[in-house]
Amino acid sequence: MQISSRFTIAIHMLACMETFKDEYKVTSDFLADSINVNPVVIRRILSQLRDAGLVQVKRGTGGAAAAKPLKEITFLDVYRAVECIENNTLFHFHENPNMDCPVGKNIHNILDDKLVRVQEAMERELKAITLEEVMDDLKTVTDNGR
Amino acid sequence: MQISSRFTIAIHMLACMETFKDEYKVTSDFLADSINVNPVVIRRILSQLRDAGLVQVKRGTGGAAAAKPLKEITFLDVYRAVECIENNTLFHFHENPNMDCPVGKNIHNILDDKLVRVQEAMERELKAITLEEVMDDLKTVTDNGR
DNA sequence: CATTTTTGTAACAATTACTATTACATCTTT
DNA sequence: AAAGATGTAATAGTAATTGTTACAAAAATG
Repeated sequence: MQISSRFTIAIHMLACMETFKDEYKVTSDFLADSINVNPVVIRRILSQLRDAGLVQVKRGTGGAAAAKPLKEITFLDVYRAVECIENNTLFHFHENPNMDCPVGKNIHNILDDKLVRVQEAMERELKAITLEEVMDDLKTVTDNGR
Repeated sequence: MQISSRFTIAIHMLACMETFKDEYKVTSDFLADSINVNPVVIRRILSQLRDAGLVQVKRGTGGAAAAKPLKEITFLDVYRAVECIENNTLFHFHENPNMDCPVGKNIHNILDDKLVRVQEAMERELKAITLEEVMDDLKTVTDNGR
């Protein structure tokens, strides 16, 4: 199972907000046009980002913008904001192993710390990447011949 | 989205095969009883593990066993055997960004190598854990007062 | 060789998550 | 009051996961 596109959409949204913040009012329709998804999808993700304190959204007049400097927003922040993983565990465990079997009785405990290690490795890398990096790369490619 | 329970079930299966290989014939019904899922679920995963060269399954007479020493089977081997991730990419990308937008046009390329880094961090950790470690831990807990 | 046990797999259902879409109440400015 | 946005509920379609029944095919055994 893949991680849902909400994650890459959210990053795309933040990159758009930053890129166009001085030129346009960045509304959900504006974002929907760049990302090419339904505006309601944008608004749902916008709400999740707002609840996580990553963006500010203006009601009535409209428009969204990052709530803090992009170098302070990591991929992990975005991931946690939009990806609702049950119990915050990446791996789904089979629920009812047989407690009368020595393997079934102990497998959960034994695997747990190993799977946490894997999840932490992934989250450590997510945390090491900031939205600022994305903006830097974006500026590089848009400056050189588009 | 969580990684499916096929992964932890597969590890449980291999741990069972190794634990009981001398005492019992380890059939799909036997495994289903320890793991507490339907035998057909077991057989499906067994086929995937067989196709990946991780186990050998006897038809007719029945029984499954690891195809190589457990210290040579990593969590990554098992993960790849049972988890069918599209294009081998952990992150699902939104498909049709707007090519007329400077962000939409470049976001995919810019994100790709960053997301690969995350996936590699995860796979590196999966590769560092072997089934032998699971067996060692299992022996430790079953020796000391069960 | 027939029987028995087991694997391999198809078929179907139930559940869940994701994504798209319509509709509309609510908020804020003008 | 009107206009333009957001927030959110409701619904539908699709896909993946898991459970289950059913049965053909394989292999050992008497």
